[in-house]
Amino acid sequence: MKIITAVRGFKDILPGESEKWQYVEGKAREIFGNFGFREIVLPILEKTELFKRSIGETTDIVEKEMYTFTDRGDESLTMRPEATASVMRAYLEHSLYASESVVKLYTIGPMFRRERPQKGRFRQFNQLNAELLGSKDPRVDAEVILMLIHFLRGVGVSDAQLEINSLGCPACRPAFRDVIHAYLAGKSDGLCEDCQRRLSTNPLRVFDCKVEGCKEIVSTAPLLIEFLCGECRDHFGEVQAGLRQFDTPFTVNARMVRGLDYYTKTAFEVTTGALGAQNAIAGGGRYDRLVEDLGGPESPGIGFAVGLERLIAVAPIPDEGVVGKPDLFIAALGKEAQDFAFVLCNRLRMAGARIETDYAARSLKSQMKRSDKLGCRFTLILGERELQEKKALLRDMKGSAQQPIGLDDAETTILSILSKN
RNA sequence: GUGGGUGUAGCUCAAGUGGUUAGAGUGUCGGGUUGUGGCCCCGAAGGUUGAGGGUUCAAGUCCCUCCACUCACCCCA
Repeated sequence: MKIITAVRGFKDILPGESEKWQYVEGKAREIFGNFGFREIVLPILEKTELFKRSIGETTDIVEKEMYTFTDRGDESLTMRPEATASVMRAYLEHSLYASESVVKLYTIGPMFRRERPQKGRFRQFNQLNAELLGSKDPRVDAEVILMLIHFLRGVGVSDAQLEINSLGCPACRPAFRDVIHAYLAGKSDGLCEDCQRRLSTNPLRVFDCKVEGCKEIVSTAPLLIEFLCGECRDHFGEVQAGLRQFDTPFTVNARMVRGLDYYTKTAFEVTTGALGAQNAIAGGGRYDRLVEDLGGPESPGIGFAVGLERLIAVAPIPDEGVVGKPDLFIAALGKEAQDFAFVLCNRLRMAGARIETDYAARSLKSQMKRSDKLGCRFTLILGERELQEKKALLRDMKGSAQQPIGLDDAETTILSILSKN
Protein backbone atom coordinates (compact mmCIF):
# COMPACT_ATOMS: atom_id res chain seq x y z
CA MET A 1 0.00 0.00 0.00
CA LYS A 2 1.28 3.42 -0.88
CA ILE A 3 1.85 5.62 2.14
CA ILE A 4 0.17 8.96 2.45
CA THR A 5 2.52 11.90 2.29
CA ALA A 6 2.16 15.53 3.28
CA VAL A 7 0.62 17.96 0.84
CA ARG A 8 3.01 19.62 -1.62
CA GLY A 9 4.61 22.67 -0.10
CA PHE A 10 3.57 21.69 3.44
CA LYS A 11 6.34 20.63 5.79
CA ASP A 12 6.72 18.77 9.06
CA ILE A 13 8.98 20.31 11.65
CA LEU A 14 10.67 17.35 13.29
CA PRO A 15 12.34 17.05 16.70
CA GLY A 16 15.77 18.56 16.38
CA GLU A 17 14.30 21.31 14.27
CA SER A 18 11.36 22.07 16.56
CA GLU A 19 13.70 23.04 19.38
CA LYS A 20 15.11 25.75 17.15
CA TRP A 21 11.62 27.08 16.62
CA GLN A 22 11.04 27.16 20.35
CA TYR A 23 14.30 29.02 20.81
CA VAL A 24 13.45 31.65 18.20
CA GLU A 25 9.90 32.08 19.47
CA GLY A 26 11.18 32.42 23.02
CA LYS A 27 13.56 35.18 21.96
CA ALA A 28 10.77 36.96 20.14
CA ARG A 29 8.44 36.82 23.13
CA GLU A 30 11.16 38.14 25.39
CA ILE A 31 12.26 41.02 23.16
CA PHE A 32 8.84 42.02 21.87
CA GLY A 33 7.64 41.99 25.48
CA ASN A 34 10.38 44.45 26.41
CA PHE A 35 9.08 46.77 23.73
CA GLY A 36 5.55 46.53 25.10
CA PHE A 37 4.02 44.14 22.57
CA ARG A 38 1.47 41.56 23.67
CA GLU A 39 0.47 38.38 21.91
CA ILE A 40 -2.77 38.01 20.00
CA VAL A 41 -3.77 34.54 18.78
CA LEU A 42 -5.83 34.65 15.62
CA PRO A 43 -7.87 32.23 13.54
CA ILE A 44 -6.38 30.85 10.35
CA LEU A 45 -9.59 31.13 8.38
CA GLU A 46 -11.16 34.48 7.56
CA LYS A 47 -13.87 35.71 5.26
CA THR A 48 -12.38 36.14 1.81
CA GLU A 49 -13.63 39.69 1.66
CA LEU A 50 -11.19 40.73 4.40
CA PHE A 51 -8.15 39.95 2.26
CA LYS A 52 -9.62 41.41 -0.90
CA ARG A 53 -10.30 44.68 0.84
CA SER A 54 -7.00 44.94 2.73
CA ILE A 55 -4.32 43.41 0.52
CA GLY A 56 -5.84 44.68 -2.72
CA GLU A 57 -7.91 43.05 -5.45
CA THR A 58 -5.20 43.27 -8.08
CA THR A 59 -2.27 41.92 -6.07
CA ASP A 60 -0.80 38.55 -6.99
CA ILE A 61 -1.69 37.20 -3.58
CA VAL A 62 -5.39 37.86 -4.00
CA GLU A 63 -5.54 37.14 -7.71
CA LYS A 64 -3.94 33.72 -7.75
CA GLU A 65 -2.33 32.59 -4.52
CA MET A 66 -5.11 32.20 -1.97
CA TYR A 67 -6.59 28.97 -0.69
CA THR A 68 -10.22 29.95 -0.97
CA PHE A 69 -13.29 27.74 -0.73
CA THR A 70 -17.00 28.06 -0.26
CA ASP A 71 -18.18 26.90 3.13
CA ARG A 72 -21.46 25.00 3.46
CA GLY A 73 -24.01 27.53 2.41
CA ASP A 74 -22.51 30.25 0.34
CA GLU A 75 -19.86 31.98 2.38
CA SER A 76 -16.43 32.32 0.79
CA LEU A 77 -13.61 31.63 3.25
CA THR A 78 -9.85 31.90 2.82
CA MET A 79 -6.85 30.44 4.62
CA ARG A 80 -4.99 33.60 5.57
CA PRO A 81 -2.14 34.52 3.23
CA GLU A 82 -0.79 37.07 5.71
CA ALA A 83 -1.56 38.21 9.23
CA THR A 84 -1.94 41.98 9.23
CA ALA A 85 -5.46 41.89 7.83
CA SER A 86 -6.57 39.54 10.59
CA VAL A 87 -4.98 41.70 13.27
CA MET A 88 -6.85 44.72 11.92
CA ARG A 89 -10.09 42.76 11.85
CA ALA A 90 -9.68 41.76 15.48
CA TYR A 91 -8.61 45.29 16.43
CA LEU A 92 -11.85 46.60 14.98
CA GLU A 93 -14.13 43.77 16.05
CA HIS A 94 -13.08 44.12 19.70
CA SER A 95 -12.67 47.90 19.63
CA LEU A 96 -9.12 47.61 20.93
CA TYR A 97 -8.58 51.27 20.00
CA ALA A 98 -11.00 52.27 22.75
CA SER A 99 -8.99 51.10 25.74
CA GLU A 100 -5.54 52.31 24.73
CA SER A 101 -4.43 55.03 22.39
CA VAL A 102 -1.50 52.95 21.20
CA VAL A 103 -1.95 49.20 20.77
CA LYS A 104 1.06 46.91 20.24
CA LEU A 105 0.41 43.33 19.18
CA TYR A 106 2.39 40.39 17.93
CA THR A 107 1.26 37.05 16.59
CA ILE A 108 2.95 33.84 15.48
CA GLY A 109 1.47 31.30 13.15
CA PRO A 110 1.09 29.74 9.71
CA MET A 111 0.17 31.55 6.50
CA PHE A 112 -0.93 29.94 3.24
CA ARG A 113 -0.12 30.89 -0.32
CA ARG A 114 -0.49 28.61 -3.30
CA GLU A 115 2.78 29.35 -5.06
CA ARG A 116 5.24 26.96 -6.65
CA PRO A 117 7.51 25.77 -3.82
CA GLN A 118 11.23 26.42 -3.97
CA LYS A 119 14.11 27.13 -1.62
CA GLY A 120 12.75 29.26 1.20
CA ARG A 121 9.23 29.27 -0.19
CA PHE A 122 6.46 27.01 1.01
CA ARG A 123 2.72 26.87 0.65
CA GLN A 124 2.32 26.82 4.38
CA PHE A 125 4.90 28.97 6.07
CA ASN A 126 5.12 30.57 9.48
CA GLN A 127 5.38 34.23 10.24
CA LEU A 128 6.09 36.29 13.28
CA ASN A 129 4.12 39.53 12.98
CA ALA A 130 4.30 42.70 15.04
CA GLU A 131 1.86 45.55 14.59
CA LEU A 132 1.73 48.92 16.30
CA LEU A 133 -1.49 50.87 15.97
CA GLY A 134 -2.50 54.39 16.94
CA SER A 135 0.59 56.46 16.22
CA LYS A 136 1.93 58.20 13.16
CA ASP A 137 5.05 59.46 14.88
CA PRO A 138 8.14 58.70 12.78
CA ARG A 139 9.99 57.68 15.93
CA VAL A 140 7.58 54.78 16.16
CA ASP A 141 8.67 53.66 12.69
CA ALA A 142 12.28 53.74 13.80
CA GLU A 143 11.41 51.97 17.04
CA VAL A 144 9.61 49.13 15.31
CA ILE A 145 12.46 48.65 12.84
CA LEU A 146 14.94 48.82 15.71
CA MET A 147 13.02 46.10 17.54
CA LEU A 148 13.14 43.91 14.46
CA ILE A 149 16.87 44.34 13.99
CA HIS A 150 17.49 43.80 17.69
CA PHE A 151 15.49 40.57 17.55
CA LEU A 152 17.37 39.33 14.49
CA ARG A 153 20.67 40.02 16.23
CA GLY A 154 19.30 38.29 19.29
CA VAL A 155 19.01 35.03 17.39
CA GLY A 156 22.44 35.51 15.85
CA VAL A 157 21.65 37.12 12.51
CA SER A 158 23.89 40.15 12.29
CA ASP A 159 24.85 40.33 8.65
CA ALA A 160 21.41 41.07 7.23
CA GLN A 161 20.77 44.10 5.06
CA LEU A 162 18.13 46.64 6.01
CA GLU A 163 16.60 48.60 3.16
CA ILE A 164 14.04 51.32 3.61
CA ASN A 165 11.95 53.47 1.34
CA SER A 166 8.98 55.77 1.44
CA LEU A 167 5.94 54.94 -0.62
CA GLY A 168 4.22 58.27 -0.09
CA CYS A 169 0.65 58.88 0.93
CA PRO A 170 -2.71 59.57 -0.75
CA ALA A 171 -1.56 63.16 -1.16
CA CYS A 172 1.55 62.49 -3.19
CA ARG A 173 1.34 58.97 -4.61
CA PRO A 174 -1.40 59.56 -7.21
CA ALA A 175 0.51 62.49 -8.66
CA PHE A 176 3.65 60.41 -8.94
CA ARG A 177 1.67 57.60 -10.44
CA ASP A 178 0.72 59.88 -13.28
CA VAL A 179 4.32 60.99 -13.74
CA ILE A 180 5.67 57.46 -13.87
CA HIS A 181 2.85 56.27 -16.07
CA ALA A 182 3.62 58.99 -18.57
CA TYR A 183 7.32 58.18 -18.44
CA LEU A 184 6.85 54.44 -18.92
CA ALA A 185 4.16 54.78 -21.55
CA GLY A 186 6.71 56.45 -23.77
CA LYS A 187 9.05 53.48 -23.46
CA SER A 188 6.53 50.66 -23.23
CA ASP A 189 8.13 48.82 -26.16
CA GLY A 190 11.14 48.02 -24.04
CA LEU A 191 9.13 46.63 -21.16
CA CYS A 192 8.46 42.95 -20.56
CA GLU A 193 4.98 41.52 -20.93
CA ASP A 194 4.25 41.61 -17.22
CA CYS A 195 5.31 45.22 -16.95
CA GLN A 196 3.17 46.25 -19.89
CA ARG A 197 0.25 44.89 -17.96
CA ARG A 198 1.44 46.58 -14.76
CA LEU A 199 1.42 49.87 -16.62
CA SER A 200 -2.33 49.97 -16.33
CA THR A 201 -2.85 48.09 -13.09
CA ASN A 202 0.00 49.20 -10.82
CA PRO A 203 2.80 51.08 -12.57
CA LEU A 204 4.88 51.31 -9.38
CA ARG A 205 5.50 47.57 -9.57
CA VAL A 206 7.68 48.05 -12.60
CA PHE A 207 10.34 49.30 -10.19
CA ASP A 208 10.50 45.86 -8.70
CA CYS A 209 10.90 43.97 -11.97
CA LYS A 210 14.04 41.90 -12.42
CA VAL A 211 14.02 41.73 -16.22
CA GLU A 212 17.14 43.50 -17.51
CA GLY A 213 15.34 45.69 -20.02
CA CYS A 214 12.88 46.90 -17.42
CA LYS A 215 15.63 47.49 -14.88
CA GLU A 216 17.39 49.68 -17.42
CA ILE A 217 14.34 51.75 -18.18
CA VAL A 218 13.54 52.11 -14.53
CA SER A 219 17.11 53.08 -13.64
CA THR A 220 16.65 56.46 -15.31
CA ALA A 221 13.03 56.90 -14.33
CA PRO A 222 11.91 59.56 -11.89
CA LEU A 223 11.73 58.27 -8.31
CA LEU A 224 8.84 58.52 -5.90
CA ILE A 225 11.17 59.91 -3.26
CA GLU A 226 11.67 62.99 -5.41
CA PHE A 227 7.93 63.61 -5.54
CA LEU A 228 7.02 63.07 -1.88
CA CYS A 229 4.82 65.72 -0.33
CA GLY A 230 6.29 67.81 2.47
CA GLU A 231 4.77 65.71 5.20
CA CYS A 232 6.04 62.42 3.77
CA ARG A 233 9.50 63.84 3.13
CA ASP A 234 9.79 65.11 6.69
CA HIS A 235 8.49 61.83 8.05
CA PHE A 236 10.99 59.79 6.06
CA GLY A 237 13.81 62.07 7.18
CA GLU A 238 12.90 61.64 10.82
CA VAL A 239 12.69 57.87 10.50
CA GLN A 240 16.21 57.83 9.14
CA ALA A 241 17.38 60.22 11.86
CA GLY A 242 15.81 57.91 14.42
CA LEU A 243 17.59 54.86 13.05
CA ARG A 244 20.91 56.67 13.05
CA GLN A 245 20.69 57.16 16.79
CA PHE A 246 21.17 53.43 17.15
CA ASP A 247 23.58 51.03 15.57
CA THR A 248 21.24 50.09 12.74
CA PRO A 249 22.88 50.60 9.36
CA PHE A 250 20.46 50.84 6.46
CA THR A 251 20.35 51.84 2.84
CA VAL A 252 17.60 53.75 1.10
CA ASN A 253 16.29 51.71 -1.79
CA ALA A 254 14.13 54.04 -3.82
CA ARG A 255 13.04 51.22 -6.10
CA MET A 256 11.66 48.97 -3.37
CA VAL A 257 7.95 48.40 -3.73
CA ARG A 258 6.01 46.14 -1.44
CA GLY A 259 3.57 43.56 -2.70
CA LEU A 260 0.61 44.60 -0.63
CA ASP A 261 -1.43 47.65 -1.54
CA TYR A 262 -2.05 48.98 1.94
CA TYR A 263 1.42 50.36 2.61
CA THR A 264 1.97 54.11 2.95
CA LYS A 265 5.06 56.14 3.81
CA THR A 266 7.72 53.92 5.39
CA ALA A 267 8.41 50.51 3.84
CA PHE A 268 11.32 48.27 4.73
CA GLU A 269 12.80 44.91 4.00
CA VAL A 270 15.55 42.79 5.57
CA THR A 271 17.46 40.51 3.23
CA THR A 272 20.30 38.03 3.55
CA GLY A 273 22.64 36.54 1.02
CA ALA A 274 22.39 32.97 2.26
CA LEU A 275 18.92 32.07 1.04
CA GLY A 276 19.12 31.86 -2.73
CA ALA A 277 16.46 33.72 -4.66
CA GLN A 278 14.07 34.06 -1.74
CA ASN A 279 16.34 36.36 0.20
CA ALA A 280 13.87 38.40 2.26
CA ILE A 281 13.66 37.28 5.86
CA ALA A 282 11.48 40.14 7.01
CA GLY A 283 9.49 42.98 5.56
CA GLY A 284 6.98 45.54 6.62
CA GLY A 285 5.84 49.10 6.54
CA ARG A 286 3.38 51.75 7.58
CA TYR A 287 -0.31 51.49 6.72
CA ASP A 288 -1.99 54.68 7.84
CA ARG A 289 -5.24 54.13 5.95
CA LEU A 290 -5.85 50.42 6.39
CA VAL A 291 -8.09 50.51 9.45
CA GLU A 292 -10.20 53.26 7.96
CA ASP A 293 -10.48 51.36 4.69
CA LEU A 294 -11.87 48.46 6.69
CA GLY A 295 -14.50 50.71 8.20
CA GLY A 296 -12.82 51.74 11.45
CA PRO A 297 -11.67 55.01 13.01
CA GLU A 298 -8.49 56.78 11.97
CA SER A 299 -5.75 54.44 13.24
CA PRO A 300 -2.36 54.86 11.64
CA GLY A 301 -0.19 51.80 12.06
CA ILE A 302 3.08 50.13 11.23
CA GLY A 303 4.19 46.53 11.36
CA PHE A 304 6.37 43.81 9.96
CA ALA A 305 6.46 40.10 9.31
CA VAL A 306 9.41 37.76 9.80
CA GLY A 307 9.53 34.54 7.77
CA LEU A 308 10.37 31.93 10.38
CA GLU A 309 11.46 29.15 7.99
CA ARG A 310 13.84 31.58 6.34
CA LEU A 311 15.08 33.01 9.61
CA ILE A 312 15.75 29.59 11.09
CA ALA A 313 17.54 28.58 7.90
CA VAL A 314 20.09 31.36 8.31
CA ALA A 315 20.24 31.80 12.08
CA PRO A 316 23.29 30.10 13.59
CA ILE A 317 21.39 28.20 16.26
CA PRO A 318 23.58 25.45 17.71
CA ASP A 319 22.07 21.97 17.86
CA GLU A 320 23.51 21.38 21.27
CA GLY A 321 22.26 23.62 23.98
CA VAL A 322 18.72 23.69 22.68
CA VAL A 323 18.21 19.94 23.08
CA GLY A 324 18.62 18.82 26.69
CA LYS A 325 20.10 15.48 27.64
CA PRO A 326 18.72 13.06 30.22
CA ASP A 327 20.16 13.14 33.70
CA LEU A 328 19.85 9.44 34.32
CA PHE A 329 19.17 6.15 32.58
CA ILE A 330 17.79 3.31 34.65
CA ALA A 331 19.03 -0.07 33.41
CA ALA A 332 16.81 -2.75 34.89
CA LEU A 333 17.42 -6.48 34.63
CA GLY A 334 14.55 -8.87 35.17
CA LYS A 335 10.86 -8.42 35.69
CA GLU A 336 11.08 -7.40 39.34
CA ALA A 337 13.77 -4.82 38.68
CA GLN A 338 11.77 -3.42 35.79
CA ASP A 339 8.75 -2.99 38.02
CA PHE A 340 10.90 -1.15 40.52
CA ALA A 341 12.42 0.98 37.73
CA PHE A 342 8.98 1.81 36.40
CA VAL A 343 8.00 3.35 39.73
CA LEU A 344 11.33 5.04 40.50
CA CYS A 345 11.68 6.44 37.00
CA ASN A 346 8.31 8.14 37.02
CA ARG A 347 8.67 9.40 40.59
CA LEU A 348 11.96 11.05 39.65
CA ARG A 349 10.42 12.59 36.57
CA MET A 350 7.58 14.04 38.59
CA ALA A 351 10.18 15.42 40.98
CA GLY A 352 11.64 17.35 38.06
CA ALA A 353 14.45 15.16 36.79
CA ARG A 354 14.95 13.99 33.26
CA ILE A 355 15.01 10.20 33.31
CA GLU A 356 15.05 7.47 30.66
CA THR A 357 14.60 3.74 30.91
CA ASP A 358 13.29 1.01 28.66
CA TYR A 359 11.00 -1.91 29.21
CA ALA A 360 12.30 -4.14 26.41
CA ALA A 361 14.22 -6.48 28.75
CA ARG A 362 17.46 -6.08 26.89
CA SER A 363 20.88 -7.12 28.07
CA LEU A 364 22.74 -4.81 30.40
CA LYS A 365 25.19 -4.15 27.63
CA SER A 366 22.59 -2.85 25.24
CA GLN A 367 21.02 -0.75 27.95
CA MET A 368 24.41 0.79 28.68
CA LYS A 369 24.80 1.51 25.00
CA ARG A 370 21.44 3.19 24.93
CA SER A 371 22.31 5.29 27.97
CA ASP A 372 25.55 6.35 26.32
CA LYS A 373 23.84 7.18 23.07
CA LEU A 374 21.26 9.33 24.79
CA GLY A 375 24.07 11.20 26.51
CA CYS A 376 22.83 10.42 30.01
CA ARG A 377 24.98 11.78 32.80
CA PHE A 378 24.38 8.76 35.04
CA THR A 379 23.19 5.19 34.70
CA LEU A 380 21.49 3.37 37.55
CA ILE A 381 22.12 -0.35 37.36
CA LEU A 382 19.42 -2.42 38.98
CA GLY A 383 19.52 -6.21 38.71
CA GLU A 384 18.30 -9.13 40.75
CA ARG A 385 21.46 -9.09 42.79
CA GLU A 386 21.01 -5.42 43.72
CA LEU A 387 17.35 -5.98 44.47
CA GLN A 388 18.25 -8.67 46.99
CA GLU A 389 20.83 -6.48 48.65
CA LYS A 390 18.40 -3.54 48.60
CA LYS A 391 20.80 -1.29 46.73
CA ALA A 392 21.54 -0.23 43.20
CA LEU A 393 24.70 0.88 41.41
CA LEU A 394 24.90 4.48 40.26
CA ARG A 395 27.43 4.80 37.45
CA ASP A 396 28.92 8.14 36.47
CA MET A 397 29.13 7.94 32.67
CA LYS A 398 31.96 10.45 32.53
CA GLY A 399 34.49 8.85 34.87
CA SER A 400 32.98 5.36 35.02
CA ALA A 401 32.98 5.42 38.82
CA GLN A 402 30.17 3.42 40.46
CA GLN A 403 28.68 3.83 43.89
CA PRO A 404 26.03 1.80 45.68
CA ILE A 405 22.77 3.50 46.60
CA GLY A 406 20.23 2.23 49.08
CA LEU A 407 16.93 1.40 47.41
CA ASP A 408 14.77 2.58 50.29
CA ASP A 409 15.74 6.22 49.85
CA ALA A 410 16.91 5.98 46.23
CA GLU A 411 14.68 8.82 45.09
CA THR A 412 16.08 11.43 47.50
CA THR A 413 19.66 10.19 47.12
CA ILE A 414 19.51 10.42 43.34
CA LEU A 415 17.86 13.82 43.36
CA SER A 416 20.54 15.15 45.66
CA ILE A 417 23.34 13.76 43.48
CA LEU A 418 21.74 15.11 40.32
CA SER A 419 21.39 18.54 41.83
CA LYS A 420 25.15 18.63 42.41
CA ASN A 421 25.96 17.79 38.78
C1' G B 1 1.43 28.92 -14.30
C1' U B 2 6.58 28.32 -17.25
C1' G B 3 11.53 26.22 -17.52
C1' G B 4 16.05 23.18 -15.83
C1' G B 5 17.99 19.27 -12.55
C1' U B 6 17.26 14.78 -9.70
C1' G B 7 14.65 10.06 -8.12
C1' U B 8 18.74 3.05 -5.86
C1' A B 9 18.24 0.53 2.01
C1' G B 10 15.79 5.00 7.51
C1' C B 11 20.07 8.63 5.90
C1' U B 12 24.52 9.77 2.41
C1' C B 13 25.93 7.50 -1.98
C1' A B 14 28.25 3.14 -5.50
C1' A B 15 26.91 -0.16 -9.47
C1' G B 16 32.78 1.07 -17.20
C1' U B 17 29.73 1.54 -23.61
C1' G B 18 22.48 -2.74 -21.07
C1' G B 19 24.88 -8.79 -18.87
C1' U B 20 24.60 -13.57 -12.80
C1' U B 21 21.51 -13.60 -6.25
C1' A B 22 21.71 -4.40 -6.80
C1' G B 23 26.73 -2.98 -3.09
C1' A B 24 29.27 0.28 0.69
C1' G B 25 29.34 3.76 4.67
C1' U B 26 26.17 5.32 8.48
C1' G B 27 21.95 4.23 11.48
C1' U B 28 18.90 0.08 13.84
C1' C B 29 19.06 -4.82 16.29
C1' G B 30 22.21 -8.82 18.10
C1' G B 31 27.03 -10.95 19.37
C1' G B 32 32.62 -10.72 20.77
C1' U B 33 32.44 -16.40 27.65
C1' U B 34 28.44 -15.66 33.14
C1' G B 35 25.65 -8.54 34.49
C1' U B 36 28.86 -2.87 32.39
C1' G B 37 28.68 2.32 27.48
C1' G B 38 32.44 4.89 24.22
C1' C B 39 37.14 2.56 20.34
C1' C B 40 37.63 -1.96 17.61
C1' C B 41 35.85 -6.71 15.39
C1' C B 42 31.77 -10.11 13.68
C1' G B 43 26.72 -10.99 12.23
C1' A B 44 21.51 -9.91 11.05
C1' A B 45 17.42 -7.32 9.42
C1' G B 46 16.29 -3.61 5.89
C1' G B 47 15.30 -2.41 -1.64
C1' U B 48 8.65 -3.78 -6.18
C1' U B 49 16.02 0.62 -8.02
C1' G B 50 9.51 6.78 -7.56
C1' A B 51 5.07 4.48 -10.60
C1' G B 52 3.31 2.52 -15.24
C1' G B 53 4.27 1.16 -20.18
C1' G B 54 7.81 0.16 -24.31
C1' U B 55 12.54 -1.66 -26.88
C1' U B 56 15.65 -6.16 -26.02
C1' C B 57 17.50 -12.92 -25.27
C1' A B 58 18.54 -9.51 -21.07
C1' A B 59 16.86 -2.82 -18.25
C1' G B 60 18.88 0.35 -11.98
C1' U B 61 21.15 1.54 -16.90
C1' C B 62 17.90 3.08 -23.32
C1' C B 63 12.77 5.40 -24.94
C1' C B 64 7.73 7.36 -23.58
C1' U B 65 4.00 8.89 -19.94
C1' C B 66 2.84 10.13 -15.09
C1' C B 67 4.26 11.33 -10.03
C1' A B 68 7.43 13.31 -6.37
C1' C B 69 11.44 16.21 -4.83
C1' U B 70 14.55 20.28 -6.04
C1' C B 71 16.44 24.93 -8.20
C1' A B 72 15.07 29.12 -11.02
C1' C B 73 11.37 32.57 -13.42
C1' C B 74 7.20 35.05 -11.20
C1' C B 75 6.04 36.83 -6.35
C1' C B 76 7.21 37.43 -1.51
C1' A B 77 8.27 36.05 4.50
